Amino acid sequence: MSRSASIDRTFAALADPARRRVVELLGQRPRRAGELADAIGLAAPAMSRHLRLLKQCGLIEEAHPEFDARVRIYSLKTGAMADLKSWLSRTEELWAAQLGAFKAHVEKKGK
Amino acid sequence: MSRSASIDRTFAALADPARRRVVELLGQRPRRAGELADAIGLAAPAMSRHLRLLKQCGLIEEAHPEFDARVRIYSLKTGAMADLKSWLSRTEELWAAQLGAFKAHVEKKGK
DNA sequence: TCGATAATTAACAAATGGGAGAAAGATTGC
DNA sequence: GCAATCTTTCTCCCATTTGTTAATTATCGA
Repeated sequence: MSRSASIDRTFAALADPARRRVVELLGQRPRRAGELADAIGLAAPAMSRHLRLLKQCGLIEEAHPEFDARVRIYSLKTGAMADLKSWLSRTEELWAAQLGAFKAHVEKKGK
Repeated sequence: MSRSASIDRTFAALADPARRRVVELLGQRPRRAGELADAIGLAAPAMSRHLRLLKQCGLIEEAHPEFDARVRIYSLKTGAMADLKSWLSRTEELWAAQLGAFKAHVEKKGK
C-alpha cells in the first residue's frame, strides 16, 4: 500500500529539470533506468537517485521485467499529480473568489 | 510587461513549505510583508527573500499603498499557476493515452 | 529635525542537493 | 565458474539555499 507522499516532496521532486524530463519521457512510455540516464545525459548513479526520489514521492513506479531481472523498468503512476493539481486549483480558485469580493467592496465604497 | 518565468523556477518556488504557505495566505487576501513574516514565524529578512523569489517567478506581485509608502503589499497574481497546471495536465493526459494504447497492444498480442 | 517604523540588502554559518567515480549486488550467457 | 551487463549504494566535492544578525534605505509623525 502506497502512502500518499507529501505534497512537499512532490513539488520538490518536480522542481528539478532532470526529474521533470524523466517524467516527460515516462509519459511517452515506460523505460529502463539506463535508457533514461542516456537520454538525459547523466551518469547511472545520478539517475538512480533521481528515480528513487521520484518513486518515494509516488510519481513513478518500478518493475522488474521477467525477461531480465537485472533491469528496472520505470513507469509513470497514474493520478500521481492529482494532489498537486488540486492544490493549485484550490489556491487559484480561492483567490479568484476573493478578487471578486474585493472588487465588489471597492465599487461599493467608491459610490 | 512581465516575462513569463520559467516553469523551473516556479516549481522550485512552490517546493518550499514556507513559500507555499505564503501563497495560501495571499490566496485569502493581499497582505503586508511583516504580516506574512509574523504569520509564518520567520524573521523579516528571510520573508523578504521568499517574497522576492515568488515575485521573480511571477506568482505574486508587490504594491506600495498610498497611505504609507513604507509598507509593501503583496498579492497573488491571477493565472500565475496556469503553466504548472498545464504541464501537469499535459503529462498526465499523454500518459493516460499511452496507457490505453499499451493495453490495446497487449490484448491484441494476447489473442 | 529626530526618533520610530517597515522593509530590504549585506555578510556569514549551517544545511541541503546534485554530480562524478569507485565499489558492491544481482543476473545473464557462455 | 567467470566475464560482462544493469543498476544501486557509498564517498567525496562543489554550488545553492536558508536562516540569523547587523547595517541600510525610505518614510512617517511629532
